Amino acid sequence: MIQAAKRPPGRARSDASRTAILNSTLKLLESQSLQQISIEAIAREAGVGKGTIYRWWPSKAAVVIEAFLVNHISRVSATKGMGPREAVIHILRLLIKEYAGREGRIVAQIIAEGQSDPDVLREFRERFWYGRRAMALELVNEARRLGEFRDDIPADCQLDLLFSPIYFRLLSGQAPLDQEFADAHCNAVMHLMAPPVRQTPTTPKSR
Amino acid sequence: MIQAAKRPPGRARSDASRTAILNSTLKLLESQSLQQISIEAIAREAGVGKGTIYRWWPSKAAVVIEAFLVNHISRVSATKGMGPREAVIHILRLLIKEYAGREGRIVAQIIAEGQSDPDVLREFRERFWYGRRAMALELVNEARRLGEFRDDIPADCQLDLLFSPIYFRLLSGQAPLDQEFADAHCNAVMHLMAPPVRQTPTTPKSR
Amino acid sequence: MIQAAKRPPGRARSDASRTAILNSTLKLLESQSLQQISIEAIAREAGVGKGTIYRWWPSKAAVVIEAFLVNHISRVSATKGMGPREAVIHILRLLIKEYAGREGRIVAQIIAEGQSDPDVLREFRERFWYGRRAMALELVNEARRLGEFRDDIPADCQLDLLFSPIYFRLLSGQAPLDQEFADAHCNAVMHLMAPPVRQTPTTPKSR
Amino acid sequence: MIQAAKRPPGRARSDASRTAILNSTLKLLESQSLQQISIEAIAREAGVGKGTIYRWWPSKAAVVIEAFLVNHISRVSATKGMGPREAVIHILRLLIKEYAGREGRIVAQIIAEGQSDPDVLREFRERFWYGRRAMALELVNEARRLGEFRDDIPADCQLDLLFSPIYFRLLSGQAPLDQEFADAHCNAVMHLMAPPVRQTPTTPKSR
DNA sequence: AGTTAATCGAGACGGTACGTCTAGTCTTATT
DNA sequence: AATAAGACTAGACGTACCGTCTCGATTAACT
Repeated sequence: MIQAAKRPPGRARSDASRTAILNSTLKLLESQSLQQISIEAIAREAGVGKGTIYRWWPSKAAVVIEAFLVNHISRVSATKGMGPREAVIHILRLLIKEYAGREGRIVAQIIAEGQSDPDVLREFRERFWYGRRAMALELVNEARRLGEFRDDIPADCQLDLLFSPIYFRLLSGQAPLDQEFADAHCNAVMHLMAPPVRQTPTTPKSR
Repeated sequence: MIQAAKRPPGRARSDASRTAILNSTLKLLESQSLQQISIEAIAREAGVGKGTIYRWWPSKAAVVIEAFLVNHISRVSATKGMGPREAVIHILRLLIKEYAGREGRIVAQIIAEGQSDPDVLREFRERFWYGRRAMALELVNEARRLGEFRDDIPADCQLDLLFSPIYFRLLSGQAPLDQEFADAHCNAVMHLMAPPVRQTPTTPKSR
Repeated sequence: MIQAAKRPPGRARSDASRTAILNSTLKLLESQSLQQISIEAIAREAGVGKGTIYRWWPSKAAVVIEAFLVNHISRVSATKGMGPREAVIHILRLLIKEYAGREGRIVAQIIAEGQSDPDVLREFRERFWYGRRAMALELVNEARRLGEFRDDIPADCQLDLLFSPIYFRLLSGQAPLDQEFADAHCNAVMHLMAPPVRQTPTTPKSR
Repeated sequence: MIQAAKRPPGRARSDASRTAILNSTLKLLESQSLQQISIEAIAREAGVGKGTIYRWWPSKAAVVIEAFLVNHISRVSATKGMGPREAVIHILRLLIKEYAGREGRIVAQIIAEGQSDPDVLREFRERFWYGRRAMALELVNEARRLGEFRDDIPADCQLDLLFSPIYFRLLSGQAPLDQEFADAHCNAVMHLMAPPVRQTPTTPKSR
């Protein structure tokens, strides 16, 4: 007979506390950077003992990652019915819009925190980027199969070129992640990703 | 006779202290992140009063920026004699190599710190990025004039596509800034930036 | 018919737990002060839930008092066959020897704890001192009746003088409770307690 | 030439803080025990950073000792003009009265704290008891020289017998340090310390 | 045999204080 | 004036316990 997972002894974890901590963290992030926030402040805001935070998360960044992911579920939304080219464009535009606001600030804070704590960066990669990247990669591969994207460069590089400029804007503060940027960037990558014109057999391509 | 600018009264600024502060900062950065470093630690290491640091720099990030720039002068090196296309490749490879080491860690720390202090980001842009970007932009424009780079997308976007993936690797920890990446990235952007083959009017484009 | 005390329903108190708690407490007291010991540590050491301690004792000092008394029963031993004077000496020497070791440390800890918790002091008086004092008082009174002790000062004061110096050494750390002290103290009080030399009936006692 | 003690560099210690800390400590001690008081509470009450307390005192007990001693100077008062016997009585009565109030509570707290921190006890002995004991010992010796106190027992023991009962009452809570006790105790020790009547039938004792 | 009720272990909970560290400011004597 | 030194208030760090609570599991007596 199949043994059901037994609950460990002792009082069960309080879901109310967990939720309060995550919510308070997001609330505090609206007005300050992750670095400025203290665990004490989170505990105070959530009406929770500090120990409860330390018991379940290794760092405040881990709390933020979880808070971010919880509020992020199923935002990626549907791209069905679109061709892969359109789907990629759709995703890029969505990401730019998303990163222009609160979510972008949070992602930036997490990456920043990750520069002095490798665990943070690793966890964020595993819990956020891996899935997204895999999904995007699939679209790119599909587009290559259909001849919508050129396939004379590795798909990996294509992915980097599609998404990196968005992260650079997010983090460098060079220029805003606005509509204008979305248009320019999408237009540019669509031109670039398009397969080069088929050469007539008579004109050999130079280089 | 022309009056030389009069030195203000009082003891002059100690250059020994300034140098000691900048050097100690770089030394500390070798073993810890900018966030972990405290101004007290810098003062201690430099044998300097805390007040001396606060008097001349607004934040530890500002110290790091200055320390970084001082040790960075004229590293960019020569590209003369190269065509703009080669020059761009050269610069990309150089940057990747540079960012793979200590310099990259420092740049990453500064960007991270900038996520919670806009002044830091602004100062880094103005004192580091603007000049480099202008130089790179010139090369790109030259390449476009010579037909080595396509000109159907804005030069700005081209710049972003050339450099952003490097920064993404630097900051995301997805993958290392190694030789393999340098090859792949340079190869990819060269393919992408090359002008599309001229269509002969008689051959209609497929798809 | 007389109704026997009815046991209330529900699971009976675990004597194994009670014993484990008392023993663990004594064990911990061997290496640290009562103040340093935490209830958590006692529970951990005894393999017992914290609640079980709180259910049966109001404070850790109460646990210590009980642990001390349990291990103390019938140590006072026999003085039968001795005259009251010898019995008093015997008791003093015994007490000094006892307080020189583990027992002394524990008594000192309890008194110390009692300085910030009157209940502790009260309980210790009632459960430990009252009985001992009554017994000692009886001996003193017997000694007075037999003319072995002077009776020109109250018996109470005599008791204080007999025992206080021992407690002062125990608590003040001025000097150790060693054999030398035992000899000196016993000798001194025997001299002092002895009735003053009988005056010849013709000379009326002055003062 | 005699070299004056050079002040070390840096900002001088703030006497205002020192005073505030000592006063706040005494104030807090009026309503709670030393054990209940936290260093945080002292700092809060004194409007002082915690570090300032830790910088100058090793423990809260050390603060209390200093606060106690500062407020204690020259309380011992004059016994000049009295014979040693009267002086001893005077001191005993004074001590009982003193220990019946706030001072007594503080001394008790310090002794209690000392049971788990030998340094505390040692410091209290050195800074408080040694001087007092030396002074009292001198009086006793003088009394012995003058024949007011018996000299058939060691002076040390006499001292113990004079003072220990006061400390026992202070710490045991057996009975209060009231006027009645003062009378009884002083009367008793005066009887006991008086030299025993000379038993040569021919020489009547002259006081 | 089933019900009821108090016990037990475990351990999570909101709090408080610990002793350390740093922030950024201020004071002091020196240069 | 600027400097090195270092004290100052303020407050966060991560840990340890406090005393309370909530669990599921035992353990007796009482139906």
